[in-house]
This record gives sequence, C-alpha cells and structure tokens, in this order.
Amino acid sequence: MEGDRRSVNSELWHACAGPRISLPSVGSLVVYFPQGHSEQVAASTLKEVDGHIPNYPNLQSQLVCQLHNVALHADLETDEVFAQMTLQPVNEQEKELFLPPDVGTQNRQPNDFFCKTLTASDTSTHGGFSVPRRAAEKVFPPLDFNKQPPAQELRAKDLHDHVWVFRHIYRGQPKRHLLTTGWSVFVSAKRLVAGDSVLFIRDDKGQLLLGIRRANSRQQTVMPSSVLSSDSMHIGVLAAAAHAAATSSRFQVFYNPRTSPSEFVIPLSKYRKAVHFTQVSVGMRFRMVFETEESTLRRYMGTVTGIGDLDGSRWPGSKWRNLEVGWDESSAGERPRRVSLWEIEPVSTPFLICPPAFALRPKRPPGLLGDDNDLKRCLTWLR
Amino acid sequence: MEGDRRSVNSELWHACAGPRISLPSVGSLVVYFPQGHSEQVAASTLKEVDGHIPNYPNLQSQLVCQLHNVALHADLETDEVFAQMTLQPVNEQEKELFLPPDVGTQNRQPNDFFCKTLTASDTSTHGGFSVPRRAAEKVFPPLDFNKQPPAQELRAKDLHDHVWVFRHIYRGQPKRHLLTTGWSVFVSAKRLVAGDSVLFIRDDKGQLLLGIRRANSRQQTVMPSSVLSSDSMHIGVLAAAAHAAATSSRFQVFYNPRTSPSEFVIPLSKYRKAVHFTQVSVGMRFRMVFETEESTLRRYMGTVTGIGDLDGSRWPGSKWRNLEVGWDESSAGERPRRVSLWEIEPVSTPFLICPPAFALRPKRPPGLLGDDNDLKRCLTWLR
DNA sequence: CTGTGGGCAACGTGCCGACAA
DNA sequence: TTGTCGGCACGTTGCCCACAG
Repeated sequence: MEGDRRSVNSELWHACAGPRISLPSVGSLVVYFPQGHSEQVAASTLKEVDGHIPNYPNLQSQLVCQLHNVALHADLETDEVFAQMTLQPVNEQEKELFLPPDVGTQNRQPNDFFCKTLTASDTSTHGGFSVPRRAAEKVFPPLDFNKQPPAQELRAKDLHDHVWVFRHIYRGQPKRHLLTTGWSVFVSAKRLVAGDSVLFIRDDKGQLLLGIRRANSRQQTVMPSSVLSSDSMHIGVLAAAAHAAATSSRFQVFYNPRTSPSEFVIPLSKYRKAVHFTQVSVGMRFRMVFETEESTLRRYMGTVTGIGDLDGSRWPGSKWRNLEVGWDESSAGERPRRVSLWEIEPVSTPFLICPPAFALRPKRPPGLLGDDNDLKRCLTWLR
Repeated sequence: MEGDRRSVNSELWHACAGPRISLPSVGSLVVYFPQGHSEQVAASTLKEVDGHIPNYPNLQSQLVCQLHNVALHADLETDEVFAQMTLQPVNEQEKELFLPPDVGTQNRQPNDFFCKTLTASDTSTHGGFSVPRRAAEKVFPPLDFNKQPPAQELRAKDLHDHVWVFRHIYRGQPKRHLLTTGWSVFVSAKRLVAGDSVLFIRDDKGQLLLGIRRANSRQQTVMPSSVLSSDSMHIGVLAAAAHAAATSSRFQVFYNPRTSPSEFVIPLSKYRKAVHFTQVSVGMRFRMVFETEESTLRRYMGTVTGIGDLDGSRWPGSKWRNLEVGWDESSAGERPRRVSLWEIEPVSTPFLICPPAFALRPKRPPGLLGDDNDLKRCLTWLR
C-alpha cells in the first residue's frame, strides 16, 4: 500500500484546491473514466497520447466503482494538492444494492478564510506583505491597539505542518496591516511570484493555517520525464484499470485537481442524474462553472453544437466529453471545446429569443450528428 | 513520438554519467530486462513493487531487441542525465541474422577534462571556486601572464546549452587559479552543495563545456508521486514491454544511469559471453567495478554464495540478479547482495589459498542451491 | 598545492512613511 | 483602502591575502 504518507488537513486541502473542487464521499459509488485519467497524464507530461498505445478492448470507457478510500496529499516540492483514491470496480448486479447517500464531500470554503493574489510589491525583496484590512480583521488574532505600533507574532502551519512565523504589524500613514519579518523567507521557500495566491485559515481551535495556489497560467509540476516514457504512463493507467476491472480488485488513482483538465471520478448519482434526466440536443443552451483569475467562481453560457465521440476508434460511444460546445464570450478562449454532460447545467431555452421551429425540433438520437444548417441559422439569428 | 527534445552533447553526457556507464550501439542487438526497468522505477519512486501488480505470463524475463535509437537527455530541473532508447523485440529466427559489431559506444572520459568534488569553501557564499592547478592548465585557455594579475573571462556551456560566464583569475599568495565572479550564481542555480562535483571539458573546437554530478548519497529526482501511482508505473513498464513483445513493435525506455541500481539494457554479445562462457558456481571468486566517492573506478572482490531466482513466483529462471554474493570488505556496506552474471569478472581461483576439495567441486546445476556447508567452511578458512 | 578564515568594500534586503490610485 | 516608491540602516556577498595542513 502507498498509505505511508499522512493525509493533510482537509479544510486546508480544499482551500488550496479551490472552490470548484469537490470529492466523492468515501464508501459511495462513482464512475471512473480512463480517458479522463489519461488526459491528466497528458497534461502532466505535456505529451498527447499517440498511436503506440495498445487497445484494451475489454476495458470499458467507464467503470462503476466503489470508492474505498480518499487520502489528501500535497507535493513536498511544490505544495501542489492531490488526492489518492482507492477504487474497486463493482459488478452489474451489485450496482443497485446500495446507492450513495450524497453527492460529494463538503467542498465549501472555510468561514474564517481569506485568499489574496500576490502583487509585485508582495513578492519583491523590497518589502513585506500587505494584508487586506477585512482579511486581517476576520482571520488574524486581534491586535493590542494600546501598543505603539500594534504588532504581534503570527504562527501558521502549512500543508506539511511546517510552522511559518511572521511579524504582523499595523502601521503606516494611512494605517494598514502588514506582514514583515518572516515573509520573504516564505516567498522564496515556496517560490512564489506575483500572480500566485496565498490563503490563511483560522480553524476550529483558533490555529492559523496557510496555503498557496499558483497562478492558473503557471505550469504546474512538469513531471520530470526522465523516469518513465509518457507512453508507459498512459499504458500504466489503462492496464491498471483493465486489470482491476477484470479481477474486480482495488486500484489506486491519483487526482490532481489543478492539473487535470476535468474530474474523472464522478459520483454515480451525479452521473445518473445528468445522463438520465437531461434531454441533450444540438442547440441546447447551458451554463458551466469556472474558476476566475481571482480564485472566485463564475458561470459562462454556451451552446451545444454537436454530439459525438471524442475518440471513436478507441472509445466508441463514450460519454466522456462527447458534447461539442461553443461559448457566448469569444474573448477568453481558454474554455474547452468539448465537455461532458455532468459538467454543465442545462438552461431552459428562452423561447422568446429563438424561433419555435428550432427550439421544438425533435431530439436527435445521441451519438449522431445531424445536419447543422438549422443550428447555424439559429445561432446566427441569436447574434 | 517523444523526439521533440534535442539530444544533448554526447561527450558531456558521458562525462556527467560517470566512467562506469556505457550505452549499447545504435542498431545492435540488446537484451532488455523488465525486472531491471522495474527496479529503476522503484528507485525513483522509493516504492517497492507490491502484490498488486498483475502477472504478465506471456512476458519473458528477458527480451532480445534491436536498439533503433538512443537519445541523450538531461532533466531541465536537476541536470540529471538519462537516455531514451527505442527498442524493438526481434523473433527467434532473426536473432542470428546479424550480430552486433561491438559491445558498447565509447564510454571513455574525454581527454581535456577534469572533475572536482566541491569543498565547503567552494560552495559557501564567502568566496569563489578554487581550481586545481593541473586541471586549469589542462582544460582552460592559457592566461596572459603579462597582465597583473593574469585573468580572463571563461564561457562554458552546460547540457542545456546555457552559457555560464566566470571570471578566471590567477592570484593569491601562493598563486592559484580561481573562478570568482559568476561562480556563486552557478552554484545557487544548480543547487550545488559540498560533496557534489563539477566537471569541465574542452571539446574539439576548443569550446568549454561544464556539467555536474551530484554526490552519490544525495537523493536524485524524487519523482513527484502526485501524478501516477507507483503501481501504475510498474504496470506501465510491464504492459508496454508485453505489448511490444506480442506485436514485435517498438517501445520506449528511459534509462537513468545514476538512479537505476543496474543497467537493464545489455548488449547481446556481452550477455552471451557472460552466460555461455562463464562456468558459474557457488564459491566462485570475482571482481566487480564500482564508482568511488571521488568519481573514480575501483574493483571490489567478492564470492558467489548462491545461485537462484530473485523473484521465483513472478520471474522463474530469470538471469536477472540471480547470483547471491558476499564481499571481501565488509566495511562499506552499500554493495549489492545480488548481481547478474554480466556485471562481474570471474577471477581464476587461486588454488593455493583454497583447498582443492572445494575448488574442484563439480559445478552445481544452475538455479539449484546446494548444501552450503562446504562453502561456509571454505569461506571461514579463507579469513 | 589548496582549504579555511579575517579584513573590508559594495551591494542587496528589508523596515519605515509619503503619496497616489 | 492598498500598491509602489524614496530613504536609510544593517546584514550578506564576494574579492583580497595570510596562514596552515
């Protein structure tokens, strides 16, 4: 077993992972997508899957599994958070025996919590860290304003239980909260640059915790490719899943929320709700949640422009990213061109702005692309 | 293909890899050992193979392959050298068609070359780098001794073609060669500490090259385990080899000379010479080459104490590390307890010091462990 | 011949309020 | 409210030689 590493503080892990990330409950049923896992490997190695990967004809595009264990970890070098999940494929008959009680663990951000994106001044060697007023008042212990200037020593634990000590002072004209002594060693130790974020939490016992989120644009851990060829990694992912499916035995999956393009272990209930109760059709309008540069959530609107296999030769009929989509705002072009059904929230099409002729078309059989002329005319009309 | 990275300078690569490392020639026939490859993964991840790995009954413990390509690389973060080999399993009948012309590429260290282990003074922030006199005279361009003091600017390329600039000066009482300006940025950029080594080469065109060798004791790249479970990595290695063997198709192997406990791609001619022309038996005396702390070669003497499978359940009859050995010098205990036949040089047993009764024992059938009492008495007698 | 340490100058780090966005 | 800057003190870096192993 690889259980010799201790799990890290769950609240801090989720704060570092960001508001969009939730993990399925231990014991519940989930759907595991080898394709998604492979995409995470591709994102980590910067190598796409090429033609050398053998087919695993007995490996389905999705495996219903029981989630036996979730361990939360953080990379020792980079502090990147990741989750180690123990999965076990379940047989068809077992699937109906027990349905999971809920959809996901609490992914709510802690209450006494703040997250600030670092400025050039925060990360320069010239000075310290400027703490937003409200943040300092919410999560730091109150200062003694009788002292001149008011100051105290802060101690905060990171994901590895390393304690960082900062001098917290309230000074300047106008007055502001600053972290001075101790700040620069933290910045250089964690190799923070302007654009990265720092977050502080006050937990139940009043202890301070702190974590970091690197800027979305920054390359996360570029897997040192010196150990294993990316081919072998992709094969390893598929062969491990195929072996587990064939023998109904447990296997290990590492999920990197901030590297992986999408979650690939989905609560079964969420999956079923999306697949069985959503009438998806070309032209359907939907919303989808993304994390902004400022680490907040934002919904973007889009339209389904096609339904079909992402990789028809290897994974025919897979539900993984089988929806082609377009986005209303063409400006920020970092949004995916393909999504999966469970990632989106359908929006009841406002009949007012779309002629009934298009909106009421009979649903096309899934997996088949129809003539897109109608759709194009509709979209043009919408502009 | 993963050929988008450029190969690095071969001479410099071999200098960094060390004198013990040689690579098979491109085009030649080699023997590939999945077990050895797996051991490299274990060394990189610090995770031993556990029981969760499926068996690949169709995968032999050794594959005869043609070596189609060798690309020399270096890790961008750590400068660790590694080789990417393209292998293709060959059929039984093909094996005899062409025998490789030679045993290995030139692994001789370059002529105009020196390697110095860094002292505390070399790596401290207090000063520069003290260049051994002979080394400076052999590889650096000659100084103009009319100048007072004699000094010049040195430019040297590393494995990534990054140019480092140093001020080379000859001063002090007594006079000595020093690198001053530019040295400390190099030390901190490469994260060198006392005990690591730096090497300089003057190539054919008079250009200076430089590289590093980290101290043997220092942990090399600890694979950030956040991407792939070590189980999946081991499975990936085995499944990739099994697939290639089944389809006679090419596959990629990454060899890390300084991380891997042993080479696992061996020239076929070397393998055959060792296996067919060596009468191995318990009690046999041999020598084996190791790299010392000072980056030089040294031979150690040992005795074969047993012959048998390293992993009888998974790899029965494998020649990989099937010799159990003891070493004459018990002091330095970092030498392996098991070796493979092609790693050692048999020494004709001096009959003078061992009673003929032991030395002339009939050879035991390989793979079977005999009664060790005779051997033990012999070894005791030798002390 | 070369590793370490004292002396000393130059430079960078880091704390302060001023100012403005 | 908070990001950046000039001012300034102090600690570190880095070049020099002396000395000794």
